[in-house]
Amino acid sequence: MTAPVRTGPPTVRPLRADAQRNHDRIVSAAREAFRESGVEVQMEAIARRADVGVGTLYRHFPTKDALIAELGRQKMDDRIAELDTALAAADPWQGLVTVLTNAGRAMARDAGLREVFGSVGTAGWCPGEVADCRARQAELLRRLKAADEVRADLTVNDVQAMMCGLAAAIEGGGKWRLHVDMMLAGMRPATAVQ
Amino acid sequence: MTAPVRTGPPTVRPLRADAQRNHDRIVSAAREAFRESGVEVQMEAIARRADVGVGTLYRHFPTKDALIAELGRQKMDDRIAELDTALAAADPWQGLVTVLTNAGRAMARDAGLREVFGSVGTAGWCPGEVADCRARQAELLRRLKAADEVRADLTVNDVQAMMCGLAAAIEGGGKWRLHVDMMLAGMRPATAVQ
Amino acid sequence: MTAPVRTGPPTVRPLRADAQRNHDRIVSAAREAFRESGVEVQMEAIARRADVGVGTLYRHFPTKDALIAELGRQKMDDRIAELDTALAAADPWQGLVTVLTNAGRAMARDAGLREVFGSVGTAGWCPGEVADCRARQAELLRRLKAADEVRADLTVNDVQAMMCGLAAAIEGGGKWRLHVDMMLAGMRPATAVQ
Amino acid sequence: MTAPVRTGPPTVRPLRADAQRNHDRIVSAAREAFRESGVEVQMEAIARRADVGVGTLYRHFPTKDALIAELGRQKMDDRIAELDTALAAADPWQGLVTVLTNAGRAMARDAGLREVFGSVGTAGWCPGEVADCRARQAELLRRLKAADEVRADLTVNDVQAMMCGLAAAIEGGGKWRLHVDMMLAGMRPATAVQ
DNA sequence: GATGAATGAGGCTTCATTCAT
DNA sequence: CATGAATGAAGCCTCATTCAT
Repeated sequence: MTAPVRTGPPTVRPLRADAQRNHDRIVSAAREAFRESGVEVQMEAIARRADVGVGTLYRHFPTKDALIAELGRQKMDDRIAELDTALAAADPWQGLVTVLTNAGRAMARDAGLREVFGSVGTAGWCPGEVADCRARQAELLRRLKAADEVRADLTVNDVQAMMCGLAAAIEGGGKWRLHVDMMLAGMRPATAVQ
Repeated sequence: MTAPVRTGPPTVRPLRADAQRNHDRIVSAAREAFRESGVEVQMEAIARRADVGVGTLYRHFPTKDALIAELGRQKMDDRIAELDTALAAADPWQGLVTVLTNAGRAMARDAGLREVFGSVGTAGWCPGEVADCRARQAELLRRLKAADEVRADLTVNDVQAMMCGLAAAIEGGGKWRLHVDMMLAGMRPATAVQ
Repeated sequence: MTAPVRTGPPTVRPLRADAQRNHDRIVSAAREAFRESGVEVQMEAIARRADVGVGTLYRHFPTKDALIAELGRQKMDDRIAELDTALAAADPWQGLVTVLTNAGRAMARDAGLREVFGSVGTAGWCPGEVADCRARQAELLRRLKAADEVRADLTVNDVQAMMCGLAAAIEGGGKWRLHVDMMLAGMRPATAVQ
Repeated sequence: MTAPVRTGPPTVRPLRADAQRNHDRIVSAAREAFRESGVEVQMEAIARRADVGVGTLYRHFPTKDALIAELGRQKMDDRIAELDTALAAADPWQGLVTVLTNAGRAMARDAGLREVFGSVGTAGWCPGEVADCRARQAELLRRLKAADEVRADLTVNDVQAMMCGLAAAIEGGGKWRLHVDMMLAGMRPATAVQ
C-alpha cells in the first residue's frame, strides 16, 4: 500500500468529492442561517438547512466558532485579493477608493459579509488570513500617508474598525455609496474640521 | 402640613426607601455588567453585583429583556437630552459636534451602549423614545442642511446608520475621538472627494 | 396590671378584634382561592385577595400547609357536629343517612368543602379534630354493624375514603342525591351483589 | 429486493433501536415516578430513573406536560381496551364488573392513574380519546339499563364521577376491592334503600 | 402588628458537543 | 464516514418563606 503523494501545501488536503460537497453546503447553509437569525442560530438548524446531520457538521468544523471563523476567512480572502489589486495600482488613493467601493458594493449585496465584518473584533478568525490582510492594509496605508492622502494618525486598527462601521451603517439601511463616500472623505488629512 | 400635590403621572408610586435603593443598585449593577460583558451576562451575575438576590432582581424587572429594555430606554433618554442641548445651541454644527463627541466618549466607556446602538434596528425599544429621538435628529439635520453645514443627501436613517458604524468602530478597538472626527469630516458637504 | 383570665380551653386565646377580622378574611380568601385555582395558588394571591400583606398572612398561619389544614379543620368541626347529632339519634342507620345527606348537600354547595374532603388523606390536618371525628365515626360504625345495617368489613378508613369519593363524584358533576343514595346502598350488608 | 410497503400512517417513522429503547425506558420510568410521587416529580428524577440525561428526556417529550399527557393517553387507551372487552362480552353486568375490578386493581397500584382519574375534568387530554371512552361507556350503560342491571337514572357523567370517587377512595387508603364492590352494589337498581 | 420587599433553593428547559449505530 | 440520539452544564424564572421598615 502506497502512501498518498502530497502535492499541495501540507495543510491543504483535497477532500473527497462528497466531503467537499458537504463542506460547501454547510458553509452556504451557515451563511444563510447566520444572516437570517444572527449568531444565535443553533448548530442543528444549520445542519438541517445543509441537509446533513449535526455529526457531519462537526466533522467539518470542530466548533461553532470554527464555523464562524471559516465564513470570515472566505470573505477575508476576497478582501486580500482586492488589496493586492490596489497595491498593484500606481495611485494608492485610487486603490483605496476602489477597495472601499468594492467592499461597500459587496456589503450592500451580501448580508453575510456585513455580518462578518460588522462583527466585533477578529476573535476566532484564522490568524494567517488576518495577518495577510493586515500586512497589505499596512502597506497601502504607508503609501497613502507617504503621499499625504490620508490622515497621519490612521492605523490599520482604525481601518479595520471603519470597515466594521461601514458594515453596520449599510446593515442599518444606509445608502452604501454615500457611506463609502463619507468614509473616504473622513480619512482625508485633517484640515480644520471644526 | 398640606397633602402632597401629585404632579407626575398617577401610576408611578414612590418606592419604599429600601426598594428604591435596591432598584438603583440593580440598575447600576446591570449597567456595569452589560458594559463589561454585553447582553450575555447572567442575571445571577447582575444580582450578585448589586448585592441582591435574584428574586429581588426579578421583583424589579420581570424579565431579562425588560431589564435590558429599561437600560436601553435610559440610554436613549440620555441621547435625547444631548440632542435637546444641541438644538438649544445657536450653532447647529457645534451642537452636532458636541452630540457626537459625547456619544463617542460614552460608547468608549460602555459596552452596553455600543451593543445597543451597534445593534441593527430598534427591536424591543420603547417606540415613544425612538420617535422622540428621531424627531430631534431630523430637526438638527434640517438646521444643519439649511446652514449648508452637512451634505444635503444625509437622512436621519443615515445618521442612525452612522451611529451604528461609530459603535462598531469603537467596539472594534478604534480611537473614539479619531472616529468621531472622521465621521464629522465625512458629513461635511461633498467637495470633490476623489 | 392583671393577667388576663383564661376562660376557654388553654389553646384558644381570643384574638384582638382586628386580628380576628383579618383571620376571617384570610380564611375566606384562601377558601375562594383554593376553590378557583387549587392548591397551586400562591400565598401572595391569597393575601391579595384578603387585602392583606403576605406578612400578615404568615402571622396568622405559619405555613401554607397550616392554612390548608385550618380550612379542613373548620369543615371537620361541622362534620363532628353532624356526627354528634347522628349519635344522639336512636336509629343509627337513620343517623348515617342524615349525616351523608347533609354532607352531600353541603358538598354540592361548597366547592371548598369538596376540595377539603376530596383531597387525599389527612396530611397536615389538625390531629385533634381528626381524632375526634374518627372516634365518632367509629362509634357510629360500631352501632351500625351491631344492628347489621352495614357491611361488617367497613372500617373508619373506608368511610373516610368514601367521603373522598363522594366529594370527587360531586365535584365531577354528579347529582349529589344520586351519589349519596348509591353510597348508602353500597354500604348495606353484602347480599350476593354479583 | 422489494421496497418495503408502508402500511401504517406515514407520519410515524420507526425510531432507531436505541431511541426506541430509551423511549420505553423513559415512559416506564415516568409511569413509576408518577405512580410513586404524583405529578410533582421532577423531570430530573424521571431521567435519573430512566438512566438517561435530561436532554434525552426532552428530546422524547418536549415538555413535562407533554409527558404527562402521553401517560394519560395511554391509561385512557387501556381503559378503552377494557371497555371494548366488556362490550364484547355477552353479559353487560359481568362486563361492568370486570371493567371496574380491573380499574380498581390498577388504581391501587398506580398513583399516577389515581391522579389522572381522580382529577376533576379532562383538561389537557386528547379529545379523541376522551370521546372514544365516553362513547363506549354510554353503550355499556345503555345495555346495562336495557337489562335492568343498573339504576335507570345513571348517566355517563355519573359513571365518570364515580371513577373519580373510586380513585379518591383508593387514594384515601381504602381497600380497592371493597370499594369496587360497594360501587357496584350502589349502582344496582334502587330498591328502597332507606 | 402590618406591610411588602428580599431571599434563594429548586424547577423547567436549551443547546453546544459527544458518541453509539 | 454520516447520522441523529444522548448528554449535562448552565440559564431563566417561580414562589414559599423571612425580615427590615
